[in-house]
Amino acid sequence: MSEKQPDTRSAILSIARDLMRQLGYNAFSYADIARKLDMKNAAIHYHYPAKADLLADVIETYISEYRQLEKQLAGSNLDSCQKLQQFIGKYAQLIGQNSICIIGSVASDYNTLPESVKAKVAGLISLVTGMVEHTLQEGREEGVFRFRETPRVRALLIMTNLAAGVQLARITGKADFVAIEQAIVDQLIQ
Amino acid sequence: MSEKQPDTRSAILSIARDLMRQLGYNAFSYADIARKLDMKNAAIHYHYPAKADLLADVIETYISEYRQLEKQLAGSNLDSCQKLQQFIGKYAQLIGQNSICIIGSVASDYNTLPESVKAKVAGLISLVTGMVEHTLQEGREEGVFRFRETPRVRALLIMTNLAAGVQLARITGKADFVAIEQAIVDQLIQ
DNA sequence: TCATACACTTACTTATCGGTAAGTAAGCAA
DNA sequence: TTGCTTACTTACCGATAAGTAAGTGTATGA
Repeated sequence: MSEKQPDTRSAILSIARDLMRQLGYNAFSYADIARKLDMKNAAIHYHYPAKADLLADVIETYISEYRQLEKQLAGSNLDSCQKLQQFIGKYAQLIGQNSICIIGSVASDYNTLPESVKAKVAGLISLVTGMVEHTLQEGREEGVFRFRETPRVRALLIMTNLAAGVQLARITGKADFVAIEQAIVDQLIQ
Repeated sequence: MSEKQPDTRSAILSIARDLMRQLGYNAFSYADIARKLDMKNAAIHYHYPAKADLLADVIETYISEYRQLEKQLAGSNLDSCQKLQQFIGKYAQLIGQNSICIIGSVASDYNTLPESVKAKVAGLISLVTGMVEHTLQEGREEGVFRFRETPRVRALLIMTNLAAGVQLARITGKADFVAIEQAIVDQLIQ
């Protein structure tokens, strides 16, 4: 399967990210990661001494990726609707991977997360909420979007549609998520 | 399924239900339940031989409770909006309890649930979705509700708002859930 | 009164968890 | 060549997980 890994640490991180979305924080172990890399348990501890450290890196990586996306979108000539659809597309990708989004994963496990990462989780959520909120406000000013709520509340509505949408889709099927996706955009551009 | 056992069995069930919503399936143990009842681990196994049996009973109990609510609402003289608000109210209760809804709990843990209960989970979700869908359709026919989507899609939108709404509210605070709650109704009766 | 069924406890098993200590082969820098 | 670092392995730790077998006290009904 996997040959010699040039960078074990990033391989661990990538596997941890997948496991977080497929199983959740409490349902994967260092042994799962070690097995996939054909290494020993302790090798994972070498790179991430505690499981909380690994989770922290997963969250921080998402934060920096979203910040990067934010800048990328800001520097693009996409209209607000296209920006939103780019965001929605990230969720649509999860469907085929038997995965939920990282926010839904950490939010549902929140009570059992190490205290040291809870603040980072809140930071990630506030970052993403802010991005959606900003895109909505921008779209409204451009006349592309129309909605009654404040941008923030509308952002919450959309994010909850997406986060729980991928959760439900694992059980009831992809079609439900597609319908949700469609409805989100239709409501905005009505 | 449930025999006439005195209190212990139903006490176990009640605690399991709370733990499912507060921590999720993978993050609570028989020891947690035993501790709360001041009993030994094995006493829980006496009533529920395997953890899957306990989860199955939790799900089945929710199914029968929702069926009961369905009948109760059908036999009432509440209008559709009041019926919906009764449903929303069940979610609002969770906020003060540091809990998420059972559907969000099992949906996010779905990949790690025992195979034997996955079908029951799907049944619960389809039951609840059907109830919301029916209330929406009824409300539209009565002229109380107005919406563009099919009742099923609108039901999915509302359920995802609520399920992920309580998940987020544990992190960002109660106010966000209240805003979501308000927006759901406002959108329908606009 | 006696058997028996119930609701536990005691005492265990096996497996896995996150985590640590010590050792080692390979590479690199002086 | 020596000394140090990196990236692991081997071998373990105590704790906890789900689960089981066997025994115990108590209430009940024949």
